[in-house]
Amino acid sequence: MEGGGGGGGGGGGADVELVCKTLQFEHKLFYFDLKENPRGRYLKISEKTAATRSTIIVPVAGIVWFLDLFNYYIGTDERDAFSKELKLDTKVFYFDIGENKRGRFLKVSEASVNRNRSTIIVPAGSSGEEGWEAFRNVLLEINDEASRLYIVPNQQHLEPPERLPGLSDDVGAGFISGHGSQSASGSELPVDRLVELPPQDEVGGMGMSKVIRADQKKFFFDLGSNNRGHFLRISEVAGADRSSIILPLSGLKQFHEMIGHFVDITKDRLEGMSGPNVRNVEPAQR
DNA sequence: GCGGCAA
Repeated sequence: MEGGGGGGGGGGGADVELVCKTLQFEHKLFYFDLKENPRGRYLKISEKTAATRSTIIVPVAGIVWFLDLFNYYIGTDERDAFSKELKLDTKVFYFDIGENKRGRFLKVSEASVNRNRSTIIVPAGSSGEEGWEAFRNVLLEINDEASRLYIVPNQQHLEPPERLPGLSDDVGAGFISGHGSQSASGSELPVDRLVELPPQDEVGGMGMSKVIRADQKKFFFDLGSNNRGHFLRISEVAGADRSSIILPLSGLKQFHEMIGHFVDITKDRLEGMSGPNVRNVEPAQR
């Protein structure tokens, strides 16, 4: 039970709930819990009926993809709607439309290496696709609130860093068409313009710009987000030249560890050779 | 008063 309790006794334990929402539709109750643990943030979506409960875990960077895909199924005529698969990290999410005597539904199932496949089923609703729209709207709210969580309380009025064109394609995973048979005329997935998405590039609103210097260079660190998720941009500025790398936050920890590795193996060079074989010797008297 | 999925 997710309820609102606080933390918890049972399994899983230390994860912090950042945003909790529920959606009741027909006789199902969907729980949306944006949670955080040392490995990062994720959205847990549970479907609960009287008899069953089923949960999928979506990495934060996947929320916008879920938004796009729900919009795709909302906006695509039934006979043109393909099944889709969305790859995120090590997981694959499968989106399929189904229909039975109860009506149409969208089946979203998660396949990950360790766990068994788990599935939630979102009814389209009786008069159109209002179930999917309601679900989509909750995702929108969560995505919105999730991006606000990066704002620090006492924002200083920092100079926004210069904007860089064309960041958006560099971040995030892609999804590919699933097992649809005919690959129709270029009308694949109009992912990027299905709905009013949050600003393409919110860099600068975050109040978290940092700068370091090394030799003659400056490096700017800026958090940003676009429709693919959150990222850290590291820009090197030397004279009039600037270049950047865009690092999805999902890779930040690895990046940190990698830097740490090189700090370790180059430490001796920086601090003067020392170690088991070479030791520092007091400077000769002079 | 639902009920799908998929093991």
